[in-house]
Amino acid sequence: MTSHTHGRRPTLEDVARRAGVSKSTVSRVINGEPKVRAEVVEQVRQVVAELGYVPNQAARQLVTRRTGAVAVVASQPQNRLFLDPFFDCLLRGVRRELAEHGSQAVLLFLDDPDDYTGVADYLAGGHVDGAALFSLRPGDRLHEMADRLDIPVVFGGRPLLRDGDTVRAHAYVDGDNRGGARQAVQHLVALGRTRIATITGPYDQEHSAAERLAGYRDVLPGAEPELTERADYTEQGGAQAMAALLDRRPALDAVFAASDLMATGALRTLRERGRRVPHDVAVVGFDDLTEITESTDPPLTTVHQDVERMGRLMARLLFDQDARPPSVVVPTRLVRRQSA
Amino acid sequence: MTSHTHGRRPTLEDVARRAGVSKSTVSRVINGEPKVRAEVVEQVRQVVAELGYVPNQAARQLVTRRTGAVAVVASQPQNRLFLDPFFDCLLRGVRRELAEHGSQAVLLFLDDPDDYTGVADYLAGGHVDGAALFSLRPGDRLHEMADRLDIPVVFGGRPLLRDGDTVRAHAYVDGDNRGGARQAVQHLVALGRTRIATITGPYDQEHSAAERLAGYRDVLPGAEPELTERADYTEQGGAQAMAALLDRRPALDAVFAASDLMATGALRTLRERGRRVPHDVAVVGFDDLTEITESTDPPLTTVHQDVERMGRLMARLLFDQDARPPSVVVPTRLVRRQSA
DNA sequence: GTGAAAGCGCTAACAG
DNA sequence: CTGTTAGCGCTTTCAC
Repeated sequence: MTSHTHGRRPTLEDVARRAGVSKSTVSRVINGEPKVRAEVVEQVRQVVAELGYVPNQAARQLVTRRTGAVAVVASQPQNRLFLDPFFDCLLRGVRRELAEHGSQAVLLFLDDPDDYTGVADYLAGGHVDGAALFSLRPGDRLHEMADRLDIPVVFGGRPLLRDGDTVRAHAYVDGDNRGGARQAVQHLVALGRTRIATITGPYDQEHSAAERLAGYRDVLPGAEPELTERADYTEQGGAQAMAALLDRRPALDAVFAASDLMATGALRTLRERGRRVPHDVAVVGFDDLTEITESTDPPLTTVHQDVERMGRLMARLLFDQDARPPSVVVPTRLVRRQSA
Repeated sequence: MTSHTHGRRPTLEDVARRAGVSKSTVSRVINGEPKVRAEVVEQVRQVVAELGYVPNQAARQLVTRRTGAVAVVASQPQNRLFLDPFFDCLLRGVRRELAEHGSQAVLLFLDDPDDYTGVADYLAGGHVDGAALFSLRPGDRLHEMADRLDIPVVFGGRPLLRDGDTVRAHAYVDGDNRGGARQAVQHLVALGRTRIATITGPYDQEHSAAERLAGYRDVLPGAEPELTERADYTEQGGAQAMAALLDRRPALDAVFAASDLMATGALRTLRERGRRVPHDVAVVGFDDLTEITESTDPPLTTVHQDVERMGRLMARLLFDQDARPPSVVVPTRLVRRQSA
């Protein structure tokens, strides 16, 4: 049973008085500094428990300039966000790394433009030691916001800067989109395929989509433009793109879809049109979201990214901003299943 | 272009000196107090902008005892959480209300038991002015945690306390589960149905499930036990329960499913077994998740809850803990579509 | 090892 | 209307 019914929360001083020592000593015990006599430590601990003392973070922050919290900001409607296993996994990585570092992750949403001010003020207000930003919507003002912050910041996914953008370059962690795409296409080539199509993401809006297309072109510099079809990273979009591709080039024998979701859509169209996979058309995806890739028919060959690791790296960059390189690109590897 | 290259962030005092006024005056301007000469306000604002001054929250908190932030804690794996449109909508309500009150919502996850300490420390550490807790997993220690906090706390959904639980009763906001169930069943009765079954949620684990079952029994005190089948709030579970019910009582002519998801499953089973809805069997759900209810075949008659309003109420209770009643039950209403 | 004293940056009476 | 004076609760030199 905890005591002290007089509303006031106990302070360091209360503990000190009751334990018959100075505030400094109590502070030392609280912070686990080694140079305190064991018996004093015991004594203080006892009083702390008795009084139910909890340090006032504001006071502590004021002098240490550390909050013990890090913000994760996502600029997407909350409801659609977690449907994305990619983000889910990334977030888990960030959280795990932060926890090991003794920091708590707090998530902020930037659903609609009205949220902007609140979030910006929160981040600038010294509530957190750093911020991991996920710029998932082309129009968000996350980079602009990051610019004004004087805490460490790191982006998940490389920002797509437009010409004329004046924001400074921020640290980021990203997968090796271009290299991964190359691996995928090279695999298709190695399989002996000669008419290799690609279904791309929205490459004018997302850096990853642009890079994955670049990787395709690296391997197939002379590919016909008719073998490239742009979609939007969704399954539905993938299905439509596949249909368009088939209409234009019925003889194609392979397709590299720039995301697993689009690959799933492509698989559906191929099935509907009676093409056998991989016999008639080989299919490779990107992301390796196991929820998806292992349940497609046939199981999807795809480019794997170590997403949790990417999340952990983001957190680490926050604590070590002087690290160079300030940004990191995480390698990918091809996971071969049955579709190619 | 901002000046002062010497690392230190500008303080109130810097602004005061440069503007030729006292700290108090600057403070007044910052906090928008009315009694300052307009020309001084202008002058101070200018210097604030010049210096890029941002108030130090820790210092402010230390004296005002207010952080401007409220935590929303969810004890469920993050990935499954947002699949639930119910939570999504509730969270939106909480956030909107908080925003109007000048507070920022920060989301904390309690995925696995390891997270417990971090979250508890964060909440107890004075980082937030209050906490909205969603106890979604029977085994979580959210109530125990709430007990130790000295900030206002409110639960989303009424806690199911077990006999012998010693935690004190916390404020909560919940829908009128029992009343809503009654409305649903009464509607079925009014339709002239005489063999009305129910598919329940996990009533030993969730308060809402127990209440919805109670509502069914209120209207049909003499219902045969064979007309009640327990499921788990999922679509799959609803489908199986419907099958079991049909096997036992092929002549049933109506079913009240305690969630829209389960109702959807029931609809599927009914269709597979050749029963026409609502002609042969009338179906009523619960929740009115429009994503679901408007796309079922036929569109689902269900019990509507104003979920966003519930979220807003939660936030309001946080700021007004002396409000009585300390907890509130939000009314429901039947939305009639085609299934009953 | 331990204590005393000096702030961290801000707000809140209280005078003027 | 504005300035002065005290702290808020904690950490951190610096002596002892």
